Amino acid sequence: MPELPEVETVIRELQKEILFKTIISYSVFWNKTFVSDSEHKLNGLTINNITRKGKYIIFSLSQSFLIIHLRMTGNLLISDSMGNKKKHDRVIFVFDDNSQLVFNDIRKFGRIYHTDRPENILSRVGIDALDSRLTPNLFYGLLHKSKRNIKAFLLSQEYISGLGNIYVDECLFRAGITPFTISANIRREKAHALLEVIKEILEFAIINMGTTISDYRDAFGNFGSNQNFLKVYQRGGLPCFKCGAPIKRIWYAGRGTHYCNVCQKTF
DNA sequence: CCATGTACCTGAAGGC
DNA sequence: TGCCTTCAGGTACATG
Repeated sequence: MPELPEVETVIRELQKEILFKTIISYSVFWNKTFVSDSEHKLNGLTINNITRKGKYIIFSLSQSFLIIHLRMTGNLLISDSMGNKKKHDRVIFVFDDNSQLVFNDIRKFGRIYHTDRPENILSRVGIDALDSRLTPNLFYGLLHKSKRNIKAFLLSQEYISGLGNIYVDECLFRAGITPFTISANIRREKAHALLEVIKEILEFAIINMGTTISDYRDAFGNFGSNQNFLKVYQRGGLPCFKCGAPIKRIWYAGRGTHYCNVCQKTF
């Protein structure tokens, strides 16, 4: 579910709502969701900063860190009342002003790590797709380190992080590149253009508060609206917006994959 | 190194 | 209604 724009939307809201609050208690309703290797007790710690790398949300606490991954169906929801546990609530944090942060996750794939060493998790994650340090030259260099197809390259979080299945298909469509193109075969100009497309599409999706296909909600429980602007994702069989040919939907790189075999070229 | 399959989970949707 | 299959925004791990 949530990819970079959805995670960014959530952390911007959390920054406004829960920064500098202190955790006074928390409850775990599904043990696999909450993993701790920290020396510190969570109760009594204050949230001093909220950032993200790719799809990982990072709470810097007065001591230790919480690293949160929403995976497919996780939602972080701010709740100002002492509401009771709802269906699929996996972890609830209670703050010193009695407000709460609820981690609700239908499929139980999401994870919250309490750790003193966030680098153990984050060092394997590549540079964030919207990081200003991700220059065209750096992107070109990363592409040429890999012989994978470009769809798998972008889905893998180890080169650049933040893109998932929806935005990979959208970016490759806009850039006119088939998912089958080998990363290292993309020439410099095309690579620069692809990076520009990636940044544009992600930034536009953030303006739209993310894409809600089924389960994604922001921290206030609201839908995003970027699903109204998708050009290929979930449009299998429908006419391409550029050329009218039917959009292909196949299984590729382990995921449902949408593309136009007229507008998108293999390099 | 790369591609593919499976596991982790629940629920919605479609076929019969 | 109900039963079965397929699919879903992600990632880790095993196997060729």
